[in-house]
Amino acid sequence: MPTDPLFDSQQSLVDQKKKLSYTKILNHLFNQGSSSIAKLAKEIHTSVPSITAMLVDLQQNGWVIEKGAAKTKSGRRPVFYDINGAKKNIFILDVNLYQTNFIFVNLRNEIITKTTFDIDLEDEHYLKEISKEVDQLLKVNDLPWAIGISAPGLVETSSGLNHSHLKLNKDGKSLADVLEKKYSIPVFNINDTRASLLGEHHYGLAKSKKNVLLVNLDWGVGLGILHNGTIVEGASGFAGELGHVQIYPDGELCNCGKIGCLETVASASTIVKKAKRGLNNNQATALSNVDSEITLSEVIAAAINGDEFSIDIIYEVGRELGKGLSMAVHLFNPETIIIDGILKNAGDLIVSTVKQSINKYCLSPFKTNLDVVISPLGDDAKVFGTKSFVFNKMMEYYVN
Amino acid sequence: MPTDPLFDSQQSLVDQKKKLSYTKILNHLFNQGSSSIAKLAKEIHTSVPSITAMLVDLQQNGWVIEKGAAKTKSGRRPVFYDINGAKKNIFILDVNLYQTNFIFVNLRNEIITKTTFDIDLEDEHYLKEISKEVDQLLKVNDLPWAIGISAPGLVETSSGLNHSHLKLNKDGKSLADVLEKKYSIPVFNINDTRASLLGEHHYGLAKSKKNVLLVNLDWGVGLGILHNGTIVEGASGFAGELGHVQIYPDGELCNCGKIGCLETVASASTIVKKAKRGLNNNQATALSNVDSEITLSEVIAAAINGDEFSIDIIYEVGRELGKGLSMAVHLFNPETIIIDGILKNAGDLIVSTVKQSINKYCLSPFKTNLDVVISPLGDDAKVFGTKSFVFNKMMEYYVN
DNA sequence: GACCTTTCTTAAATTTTTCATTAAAGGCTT
DNA sequence: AAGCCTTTAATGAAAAATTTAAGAAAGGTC
Repeated sequence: MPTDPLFDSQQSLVDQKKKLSYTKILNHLFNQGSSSIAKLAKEIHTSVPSITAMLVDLQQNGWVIEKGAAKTKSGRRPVFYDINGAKKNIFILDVNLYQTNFIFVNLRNEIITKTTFDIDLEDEHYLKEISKEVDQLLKVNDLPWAIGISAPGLVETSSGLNHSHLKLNKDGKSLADVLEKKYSIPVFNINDTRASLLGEHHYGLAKSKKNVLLVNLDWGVGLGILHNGTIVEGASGFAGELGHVQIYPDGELCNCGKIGCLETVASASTIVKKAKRGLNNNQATALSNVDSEITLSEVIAAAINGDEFSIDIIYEVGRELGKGLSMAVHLFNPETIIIDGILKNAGDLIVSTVKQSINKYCLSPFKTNLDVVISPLGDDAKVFGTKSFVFNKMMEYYVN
Repeated sequence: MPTDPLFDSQQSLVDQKKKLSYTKILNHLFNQGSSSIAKLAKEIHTSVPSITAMLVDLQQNGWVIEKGAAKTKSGRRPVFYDINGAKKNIFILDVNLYQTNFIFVNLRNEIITKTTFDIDLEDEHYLKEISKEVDQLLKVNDLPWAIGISAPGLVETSSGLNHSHLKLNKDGKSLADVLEKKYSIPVFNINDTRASLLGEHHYGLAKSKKNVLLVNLDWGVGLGILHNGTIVEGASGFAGELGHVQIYPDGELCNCGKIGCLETVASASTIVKKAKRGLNNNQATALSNVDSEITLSEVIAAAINGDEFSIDIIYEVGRELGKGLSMAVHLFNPETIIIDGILKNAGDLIVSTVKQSINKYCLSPFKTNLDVVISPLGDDAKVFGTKSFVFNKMMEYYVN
């Protein structure tokens, strides 16, 4: 759909190969940052004069900009080139349970505008309200290159349909389909947890790692899986559903209809539930001083301030999560586990407990080189991950 | 180590690219079978005259043979080319718990010789005995191109060390290291379950599938994972350890030291144990007629012949396995599950129960397009899979 | 300022693609 | 059944693109 003189050539073999080389250069600059002609030539397996010629093309078309000479130990200083961040904007719909964010971001992670819209994902008029807002924003801003939708739940790869949050679909069509048709801009779907993992992979803790798990510990439990540097999607796009793995054969009934799911013992909801139950039983806790109904952040804050009752609640959730994660560790053998989602605010209280639990439930070869860490990027990971996802899809789109 | 005039060229850019094209052609012929010049040109993204010239080289060096003209609907009939199966032999050590097989196989899955050697993997002199046999076989047969070792247990990718069966290592070095040094032939390790999955992927049920699980239901429980057409190895090579995932928090003690592992309720050992226990309790079963100690194959045979007691044992194992598998299904969202290992002999008795169990424990989007099937290739899958693995490693080796 | 190291440019050498032509096969028509 | 037409495959020479290799440019060090 989006035309670009550089990529809209005839389909001769030479043109095909040149397009492939262009995308290789752009991918390299996008993912590995700025580079010199000599370095690119080595990476792309192409001669220096060819790279030079292609960089001229890319510069003329505004894809690439010169960054001046870099310092080196000896010899002539190479001129560095970088992707032109301002060349394209990507419009991101960051869909959450209780609010949806609209973000315009450019190729170099610079956020142009961010609008927050409070709306419940289960709202009857969700799609209508969102469409209105998108309409408005696309009128005011420059037309984006592509649109990315990051949403929770089971998103089917082929159709884009969300199987968990049905209000995101309309008459058997996905929100992505609707937007794509309306604005003639490519739209891509990604599950929110996977987007965060991709963000961490490109800009955060998983930068040089190839086998990583990211747990999204929120009102539910999602898992993002990085295998050999690629995100695991599964046959239909549903991979990483850790929340409904059975942990207790005779546990509580989960709202999915099954029994003893991980979500029933390890999620934000569990924490609030347990805190309320304890207060009703008049347990000794700093939380008794709170007047209104107890919220998650209050429990976490109390725990961080040393309230034993709250700490115990978080410990228990950490233990259960660790137990669930140890299954994933046995199946994937990751080198790092990143903890993300609201509960990452509990910091080391949760990390140390998860570690302990993994040590208990995993066979020893699996835990010798295993790190458990808190996501450092926070919410940005999701936005930047979605952006990277969209960029890569657009590059595929160009070469095919 | 192994020299080949076609691949031992100088390292100019043109040579590098040519080597890459050679391996692309060979890979295509190896994996997708024979092909025509026109088809190869399309696949490899290279012009017809270039492919023609390269095929001449490959033929002169014995890598490729002409297969004559193929039938087509209309137009001139294309000449087909195929990989020359006889060009290279691969020597495979198929390591099992109670016997090790030595197999010479060529590139087209033709088995040249197969020697079976009865030895316990825990035997004190395992390595010495095996070395003697390998020595003998390598003297008698033509020197192979490469060696592949398929073995059960946790095999570390970087070192080749087997963490489950320590008799396979010697003074901190792996069997692969020892052989490689001694014979100056490249040696590659692969876990047995993954080898079977690779075999099924290339020649069996997973041929056109990209997301597949293969359970090796044997004395233990192994899992092979195919993600997007590639085998999941994990950070250290330990991925797919389904046997020691906890199924029952207050179950039996497993020999790994943990409690309620899947292996304690779903494996060949469980079946024998249950059969014996039932016989001691004088349950009504056709097995009472057996004089000697009950073996696995007798229980399976009795079940197939309709013995209710034996059927119930198998059903129970199938149910537990299905429960364990449903965790893997939630994490990977596969399109097919292949059942392999000794217990596949129970046929539909086990398949139908596993299916039932998955239906019970999995969320519905995960099971709508999910097949559960018995491995059709049997033991050959492992050998052919190891061979494919070795071939691909050797091709990587040539281009780098 | 001579010398070393690495980057970058230029023109010749080489390789690869393109395109026109020939080859081969099968079906249809008369 | 011979001849014509359509379709696809393969070849070879001209054209185009890419690499190679030599040297210029740029910076640093002794």
